[in-house]
Amino acid sequence: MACVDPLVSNCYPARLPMAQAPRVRFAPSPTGYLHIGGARTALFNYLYARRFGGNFMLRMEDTDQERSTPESVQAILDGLKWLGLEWDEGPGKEGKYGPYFQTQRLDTYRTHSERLIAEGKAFRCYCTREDLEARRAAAEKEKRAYKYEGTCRELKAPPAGRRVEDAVIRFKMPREEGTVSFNDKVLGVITKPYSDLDDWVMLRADGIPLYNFGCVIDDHLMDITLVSRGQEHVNSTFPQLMLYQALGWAPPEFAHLPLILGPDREKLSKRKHPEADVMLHKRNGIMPEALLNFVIRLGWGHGNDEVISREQMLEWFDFADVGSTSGVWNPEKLLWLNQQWFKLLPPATVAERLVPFLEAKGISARGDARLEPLVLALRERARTLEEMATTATIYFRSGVTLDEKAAAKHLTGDSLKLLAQVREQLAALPAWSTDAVDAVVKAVSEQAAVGMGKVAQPLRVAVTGNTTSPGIGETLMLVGRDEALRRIDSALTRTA
RNA sequence: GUCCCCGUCGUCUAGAGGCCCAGGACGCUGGCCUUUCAAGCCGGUAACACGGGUUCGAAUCCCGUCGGGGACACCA
Repeated sequence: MACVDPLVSNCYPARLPMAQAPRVRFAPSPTGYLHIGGARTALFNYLYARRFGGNFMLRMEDTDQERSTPESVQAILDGLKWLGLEWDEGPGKEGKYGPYFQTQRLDTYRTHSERLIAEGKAFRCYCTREDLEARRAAAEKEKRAYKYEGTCRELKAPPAGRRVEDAVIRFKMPREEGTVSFNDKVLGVITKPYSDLDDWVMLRADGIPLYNFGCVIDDHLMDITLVSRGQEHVNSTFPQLMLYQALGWAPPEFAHLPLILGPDREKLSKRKHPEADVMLHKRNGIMPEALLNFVIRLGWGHGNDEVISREQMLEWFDFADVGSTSGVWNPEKLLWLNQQWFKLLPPATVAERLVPFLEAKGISARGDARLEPLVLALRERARTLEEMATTATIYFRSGVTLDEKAAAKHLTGDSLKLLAQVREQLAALPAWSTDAVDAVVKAVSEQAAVGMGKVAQPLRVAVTGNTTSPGIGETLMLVGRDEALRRIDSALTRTA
């Protein structure tokens, strides 16, 4: 879409983009685990590309020498894969736009920066970090915003004692009056006067680009048609736009996504907010369907729809429906969604995902025929796989620990007599099934002329150790005949 | 401090001038169901930040105030 205000000059995109398949990218910096905000950015880009028949690319912005690590690259790749956000091009999927690691593209950056210097649109700056730091501190002291003064702007040769190799390269911001604008797909037209911008550093002395530079060069060379990233980047798009202009390149479209906030209303950060870690949720037993569902609702909506499948996301998503207000992380809703997905996914799928959680508790249940019925019984009362595994524990171990309070309430006097009767009829059952067990409970309570609870609760406590479990017939089925009878016997003898 | 963005129930949101004395969802809560716990179903609680305009009419448009967040690096 062209800028809505014809009076705004220098506004991008200057003309309607051609009808072409979108090329979008997710460009994280590998300085830690996959961040939940990054995951959402990846999701939006992924959905957009898929929905409109485009291409979703992954690029590693590993130019922070101090913090980038191979482990982080792997962590991000793993996180995206776990979420099912497969990229069409990028690490592991080489294409004609590679390499996809910025540190492997240094020659490209050098070439373009040299060209800009030759054209008088960039210059070498010999100021030392210490110098700059002191100037910045001074500005701060006087409570004014620091802007690079232009010290080396017109230098033709290095000053005494400095060498060309020591210089960083700065972008030469136009000195005349003017403004840059762009029409953001979610925010609308945003404008900034030149006077707010300064001669920013594009390239370090060692040839490693800074964000604003590497990003623009790559996005253009990789034919990116739309850049979607977090709102923390809106201010950096102005210097980037100036670069596109200096290079004579048409900028892509932009869509800046609302931020995800922590409980303290501040941007979700790795430092302060553990929930920012995508894989933490995996470890906690949240499923990717639920996490994606939760995260897409932060900033995007489709009428009153809450539980949304990937197919529906693919059918409905568009940046036009992305809101512009930041959203607060709501763990309760995530948990609710996870349970909704327990009930939507095939039991076999949930069972498969439950296995590792059981294994972590020393239970190897792979291939166990009770897994699916177990999921069916437990999905109504668990919100995470971890929680499900914890309650599933009693169906796999032999014997059970009786909860003191439960036993004191349900395993005494008359209750024990009823339990003995139940035990007898249970043992005589020709076939062990949910219905048969339920029938026994019903028969015993009718014979004794008491409510079913009088019979079911003691039995439940004897078999599970506690007062809560799925339906009594279901519970005994899951425990199994022999084990159930053993537990009842041990409850019976306990107080005898 | 400067610049940028934002401002509907506690939270996520629907809402593109009359359909809204504002709808849905999570949470909380009352009830039903019931052998327990859940789940489910029915009901309740609770919001257009404030002040000015524009208009026959504003949650929706404009201005201001206040509030929140973000950015101000040889991080990304």
